[in-house]
Amino acid sequence: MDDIARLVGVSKATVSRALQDSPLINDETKKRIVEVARSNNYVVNRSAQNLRRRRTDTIGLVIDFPALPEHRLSDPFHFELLGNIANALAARQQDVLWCSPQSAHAGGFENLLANKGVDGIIFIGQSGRHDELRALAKAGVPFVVWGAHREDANYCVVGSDNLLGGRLVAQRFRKLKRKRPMFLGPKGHVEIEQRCRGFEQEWGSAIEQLQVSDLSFISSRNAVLAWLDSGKPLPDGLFAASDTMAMGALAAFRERNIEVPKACSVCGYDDSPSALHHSPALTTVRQDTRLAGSVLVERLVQIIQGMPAASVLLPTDLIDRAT
Amino acid sequence: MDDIARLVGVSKATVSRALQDSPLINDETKKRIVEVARSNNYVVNRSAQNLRRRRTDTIGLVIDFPALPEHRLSDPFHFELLGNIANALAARQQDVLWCSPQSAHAGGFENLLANKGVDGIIFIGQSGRHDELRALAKAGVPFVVWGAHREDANYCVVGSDNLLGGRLVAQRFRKLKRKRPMFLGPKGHVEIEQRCRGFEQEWGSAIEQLQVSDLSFISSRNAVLAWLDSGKPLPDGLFAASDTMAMGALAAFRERNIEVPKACSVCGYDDSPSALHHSPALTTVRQDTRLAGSVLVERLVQIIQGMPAASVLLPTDLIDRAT
DNA sequence: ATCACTTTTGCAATCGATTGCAAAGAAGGG
DNA sequence: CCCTTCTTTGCAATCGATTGCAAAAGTGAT
Repeated sequence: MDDIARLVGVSKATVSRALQDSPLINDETKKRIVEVARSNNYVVNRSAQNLRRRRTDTIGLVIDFPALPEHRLSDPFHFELLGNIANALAARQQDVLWCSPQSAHAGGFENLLANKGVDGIIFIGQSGRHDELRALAKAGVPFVVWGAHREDANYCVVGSDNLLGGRLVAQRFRKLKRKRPMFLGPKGHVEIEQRCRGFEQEWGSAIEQLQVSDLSFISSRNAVLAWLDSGKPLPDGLFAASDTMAMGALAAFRERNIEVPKACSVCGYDDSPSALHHSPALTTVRQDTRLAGSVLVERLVQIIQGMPAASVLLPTDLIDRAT
Repeated sequence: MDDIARLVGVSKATVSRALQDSPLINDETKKRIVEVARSNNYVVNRSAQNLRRRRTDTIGLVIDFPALPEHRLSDPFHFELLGNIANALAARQQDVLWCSPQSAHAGGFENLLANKGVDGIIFIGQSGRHDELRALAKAGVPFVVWGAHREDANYCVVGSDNLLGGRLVAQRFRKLKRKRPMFLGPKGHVEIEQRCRGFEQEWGSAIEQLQVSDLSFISSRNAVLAWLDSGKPLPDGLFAASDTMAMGALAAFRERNIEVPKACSVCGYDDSPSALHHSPALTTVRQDTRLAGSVLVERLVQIIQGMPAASVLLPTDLIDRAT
């Protein structure tokens, strides 16, 4: 910047202002400076700028992506969500710093901001971290969470209406005259438990649950196979916690020649692209990842600017397809 | 840092060195400093550190993720690759700054480094940007590319052996006594063209090509349907440029009651998770995204450190499944 | 020509670390 | 006890911008 200043014959301060398009600088001068800067292909040094401004225009995205086969990223839903968040941020000229929770967590999330130099954080999923997040919020760290709403959240969470999603499925099953519904999903994910709860609320009673160990296709398939082979009574409606799991269940049904949807209706969750492409096309509960991404970003920006931001419950729809 | 220094009763320089675990500092002192720093939960300011060190320990990842339905990200392969790159970088304590090409490209990629403050760049796919990349390399910007190898690349590209992949498929089709193979894929992607070329090399002659407009499931399905309905002769072996496209083709075949693999063998590319889960399980050419991620990162680190790094051709395997 | 404003520009401090070099302190040898 | 050598520590410059405040230049009215 000093060089540019010398070249144009003004001070560094003037160059800095000109490049920021400050109204303080004469248009004539400004034009000259910008021109010289460009032709010498000069760009401001981000590190210096960040230091001085005490702001990085970068937000951190914390999402699990362990090496495990069942990691979250491998679920198309999170993938879509991620892409949409990145888009929403790009539209605001913000960059995305992708932090693995492992690395991010070194020294606790409260240090993430300073550590990584980000202005705010988006957490994908709060499972198992709720208390930490509460503390973070208390410490004044700007962040938003994609996940389930809870009474005791003192932070902004954006999530789709899992209770409603579950209810919609129950309504559909009732309309289809299903008598023995079953829920397929793992324990320990608040979002997922809410889906089940929503179903039960609408259904009017507790329903059978088939537990799986993780979110993967294969675990679901295996769990369903085990159930079928155990001789336990067949459900006539299966509500899976995600599309991936629904597809695992469908694979198991196929292997045991159980007709879908005749013998058993199957409903997934997420409306991931593969749900549409699957054969038979999967009936599912849609979550709008596009909207989710933009709402998350919008809220986070608000919070960074010191404004309060309320949590948001995004609507869900039942997408009726072949299963 | 000044505060910590005062608290411990040493100079700022000593604190800085202690926190970097410099051998210059007495162990005793070091321990004391680290302790005080932690208990006051101090963390170094990244921006300042970056400025002074002239290095950010952050690399930029440039990948298209437009809002279009056919965007790359929506292909599970890129998704997997991304996750694995992120993992490999996390293992080296490096962060990932995710740049949309749109934002990254403002002012040309040559400015990306300074602009975003990254030490190096990983480009996913070089299609249509080859010349720009050549210029970048000439300008001395440290980067690696995931993509196709070309004679005229003056930069490091890591990619799997698309020619070999194509060859493997041709060998298989020959063993299956197929007579009329067809290639399904879009124009304009060097990687994809190489797959086709590899096939033809092994096959010994040019083969029929069904062009699709993009990488999506739906375009492939539609293209195949159109072909089938046009009354043109049916191929007895279909080699699709990706698993997603193969699955589109399978959907079309199913709709027209064409038996797979009896009437027509189908082979995909990538070995994405869905290929295994698909019914019928998809025969495909496997690309090892895990390996890819770590090799990309390793090369980039080398380049950043000023060492030369040769391009790498990763092996591919044919995974024989039901189609 | 003077004065009161307004518009432009520049000075210099500041953001928060890192690091070359010099100096202080400790240890060992004669 | 002095001198050399090695280990620790501190001083102060530096990385490359941004910005409050003061000064200079320009404008117009009297």
